[in-house]
Amino acid sequence: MIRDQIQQTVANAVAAAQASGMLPAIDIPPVEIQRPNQPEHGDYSSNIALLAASAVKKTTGQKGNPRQIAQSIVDQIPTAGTQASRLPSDDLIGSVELAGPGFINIRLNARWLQSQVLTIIAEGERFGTIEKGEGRPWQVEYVSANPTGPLHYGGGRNAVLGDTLANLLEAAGYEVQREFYVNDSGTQFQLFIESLYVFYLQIFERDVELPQEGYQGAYLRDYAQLAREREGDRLLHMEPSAAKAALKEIGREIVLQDIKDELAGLGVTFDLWFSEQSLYDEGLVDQLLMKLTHEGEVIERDGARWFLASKYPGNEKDEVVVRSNGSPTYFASDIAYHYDKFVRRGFDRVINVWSVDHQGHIPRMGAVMRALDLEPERLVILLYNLVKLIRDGQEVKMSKRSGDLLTVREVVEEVGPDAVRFMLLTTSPERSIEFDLSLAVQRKNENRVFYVQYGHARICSLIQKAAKSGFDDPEVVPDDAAHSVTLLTHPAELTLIRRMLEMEEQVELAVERLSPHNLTYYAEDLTKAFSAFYENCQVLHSDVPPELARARLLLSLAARTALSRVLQLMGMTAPKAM
RNA sequence: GCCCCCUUAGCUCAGAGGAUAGAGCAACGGACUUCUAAUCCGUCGGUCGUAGGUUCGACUCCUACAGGGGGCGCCA
Repeated sequence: MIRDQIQQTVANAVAAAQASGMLPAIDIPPVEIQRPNQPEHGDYSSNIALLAASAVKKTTGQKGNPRQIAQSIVDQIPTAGTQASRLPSDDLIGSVELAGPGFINIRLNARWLQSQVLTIIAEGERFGTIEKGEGRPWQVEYVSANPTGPLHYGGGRNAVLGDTLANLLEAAGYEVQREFYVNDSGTQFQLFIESLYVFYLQIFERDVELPQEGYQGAYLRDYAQLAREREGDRLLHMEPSAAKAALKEIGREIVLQDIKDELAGLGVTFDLWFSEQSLYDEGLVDQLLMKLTHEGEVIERDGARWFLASKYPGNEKDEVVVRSNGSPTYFASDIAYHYDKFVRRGFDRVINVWSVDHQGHIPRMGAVMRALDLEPERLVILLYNLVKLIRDGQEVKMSKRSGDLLTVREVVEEVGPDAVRFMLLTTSPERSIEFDLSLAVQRKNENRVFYVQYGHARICSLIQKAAKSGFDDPEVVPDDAAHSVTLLTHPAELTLIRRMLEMEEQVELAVERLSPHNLTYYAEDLTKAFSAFYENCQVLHSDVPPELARARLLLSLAARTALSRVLQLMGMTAPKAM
C-alpha cells in the first residue's frame, strides 16, 4: 500500500537522521502517516517531528525544536530525481516540505501518479484489494433472524452491514465465509410450527385455535398453502405430533426459501445456513455441557444448570443453560455453536452482526470464549442501532398491505435495492437511522447512489462513443500508453488519479474499524473527482489533440474500473446506461 | 437503580489526537444547439449538548451533568 511505503520511507529517514547525529538517538514513537485535510498540505503528512520533540524533552529534559527535527528528517527523504539511475515514474514521492509547527508534508510524484492509470486498468477486478488478511479464514455471521416469517425491515440493516463487511474482508485478503444461523430449535420456532399447523388445518376448514402467542401474520396463510401444495392433505390424517414433526422440516424449508428470496432481492447471499438443531442432533451441546461441568464452568443450582459467567470480567450474573424442566436455553446451543466455529471449523476470527438489543449478550459470549480457552478477541461483535421508518412524519411499523410488520421485501420494492442498501449503509452502525420513506420514493434521485451510478454510466457512454468516433478499440491499452499518460497534467486529472489511489486505504480503514459506511463517502468523493475531470477535460472534441484524447480515455477506463469496484464492494450495480 | 450507545450547519449525516470542522439536501444566484444537466460552479449557514480536566495541540481522550435510544428474565 502506498501509505505503508511512505511510512517506511519516513521511518528510514528518522533512523538516518539519528545515525547522522542530527537527531538524538532516543526512543521515538512509531511514524504515523496522515491524510491532511487541506490539499495545500500535500498528499500525506507526518507529525513525527512534533512527537519526537516531546520525546526529546522527556528523555533529555531539553526542549526539542520540532521544526529543526522535522528539517533533519526531511533532509533524509529521497525524492523523485534525487537518484539519477531511476526512471521519472519510479519514485513515489515528488516533494517533501516542512510546514507549520513541524509537520512534514509529502507530495506524490506526478509522473508516478500518471503511471498508476495503467496499473489500475491492469488490475481491473482486483483493483482495491490488499494483502492484509493473507488468506486467513474469517467468518461473518449476519441476519440470523428467527426463521418464523419474512424479514422485518430492521433486519435489512443487518443484512447490508454484514454483506458489505464480508465484501470488504474479501478485498482485504481474508478467506471469508458468510453464514446465517438458523434458530430452528427452541420456543420461537416451535411456536411457528404450531401456528403453521393451525393454518394448514384451517385450509381444510378444521376449527382449531392458535396457540397462545402463536404467529398469526397473513404470510402464514401463504406458507400453509405452500405446505398443502407440496404435501396435499397427507398431514391432515396424521397424529398431531407426527404432523408437527413433519411440518418442522417442511415449514423450515418454506420459511428459509422465503427469507432467501427476500435477501436475494437485496443482493445478499450466504455460503452456509447453519442449523441450530443440528448441534443437538449430533450431541455437541450435551458434549460441551459435560465438558464444562467437568471443568467447573457449569454447575447445578435450584434444579437448573448454570454457566458461571460471573467468574469472568464484565459479567455480574450467571446464565441458565438448562432450565429446571430439562429444556436447554438458546445459550446452551450458542456455546456449542461457537465451539464449532472456532475449534472444529478453525476460523481465525468470527464477526457477528447484532442489533443493539443484543448488547447484553456480548460480555456473556466473552465469558464463553474464556471458558472454552479461546482468546476473546477472536469473537468480534458488530453492533448496530435500530432503523426507524418514517412516512408522512409518522413512524411506520406495519405494512398497509398485509397488516403484518413491514418487511425488507416491501421496502426494497418501494425504493429499489441499490437505494435501500445505500441508505442503510451511509450511517455509522452505532447510530440509529431515521429514514423517510415518502421522501425516498418521491425524490428518488436524491439518493447519492444514483450520483455514483450516473458517473459510471457516463464513463461507459463516453468510451462507447470513442469507439464510434474513430478511436481504436478504447478497451485495448495501446503500446505507447506509458507515454500517453504523461500528458495527464491537468489538476482535475491528477486529482482523480489521487482519489482512485485512496481505495486501498479506504478498504483497510473500513475493515479495521468495522465501518462499512466509510465506503459510501469514498464512493461520492471518487465520483466527484470524476465529475470534475469530466467537466474540465474534454475527450472527444475537435480542440483536443488525439494523443491527449487517448490519454484521457485511458484515465476514463481506470475511473470506470474504480467506480465499478466501489459499487461492487457496496453490493450495488454499476449500470452502463441510465 | 446499574451498564452500553448517541448528541456536529435549518434537515440527514461524515470526521475518531493535528494545521482554517466537511458533504448531501433545503434556501439563494449562475451554467444546457452536452462527451448523458440524474450534472457542474458560486453564496448563505457551526460557541461540535453543557461544565471542567489531560495535552505543544481536543469534535476526537478522561470526569461530571443534561437530553434521546437500548440493555439488565429458568425470553430469543
